[in-house]
Amino acid sequence: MPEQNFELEHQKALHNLKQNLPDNNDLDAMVNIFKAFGDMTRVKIILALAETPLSVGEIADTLDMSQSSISHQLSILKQLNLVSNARKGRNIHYRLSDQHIITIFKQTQEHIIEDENDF
Amino acid sequence: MPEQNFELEHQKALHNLKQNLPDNNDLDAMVNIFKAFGDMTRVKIILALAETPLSVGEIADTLDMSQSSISHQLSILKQLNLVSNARKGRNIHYRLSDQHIITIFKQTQEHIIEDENDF
DNA sequence: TTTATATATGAATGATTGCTCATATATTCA
DNA sequence: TGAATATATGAGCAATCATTCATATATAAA
Repeated sequence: MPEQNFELEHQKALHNLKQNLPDNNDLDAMVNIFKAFGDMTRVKIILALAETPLSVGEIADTLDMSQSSISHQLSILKQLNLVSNARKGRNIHYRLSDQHIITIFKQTQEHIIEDENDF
Repeated sequence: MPEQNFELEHQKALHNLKQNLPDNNDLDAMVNIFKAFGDMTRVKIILALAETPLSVGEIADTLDMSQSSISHQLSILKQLNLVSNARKGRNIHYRLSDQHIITIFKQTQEHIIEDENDF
């Protein structure tokens, strides 16, 4: 295939890209979930909840962080439907609302490991 | 199984959690990648590069953003080994350095869609 | 070599964010 | 009911961040 055809294909692809720009609204949900995953505290909360449901106090104790801080982060995760909660006695127990989250985490970690092998 | 055994299991799990806290360094790489994915501009750049390699100017033009802004964001993506670049004539072409990225994106989008069906 | 084009980069700025502190709310226990 | 415990929440603050603006660097074209 001559060089020109690559260029032609590229021009077509470029033109298509401009036309089919993904809608902001569609991407927003994804970006917000990645934002939630882009914080060490929230990642640790999620990994802890992957093992077992936990109360706010248990999470704070496990991560050695303040109750307030954990509560704030949990409210962010809850708004994104990443965790759900239910009162049990005087505690409130949080759990992952979707086991898929862990799949994404594991996949990402695998890709990081594969990436490291390139060096 | 009596109620007490659930409680006992939970106590064990909690104890294990505290012992086996994941190392910050191990998680850092993952958190940084999610941070990179947690920005609309960078997500759009990645989705565009998923279609075809592009020069900085082409990306800026496609996303209707300034050359400087795109260049800054590309340098972040490059530092994380998410994209690579190569000069071609007077342009510099960027490409995804790892097709796995798209797998993660697609997976996340699927999970969002599944989530929406719950309502 | 001079000029034009493409990209990179440092400083400045406004916006977002994660934590703390103080306090409100809600449930249990005495 | 009143005290104690668990969680939520608003305000304030320091840190991070995405963009812009001005400018530096590097290649190509004249």
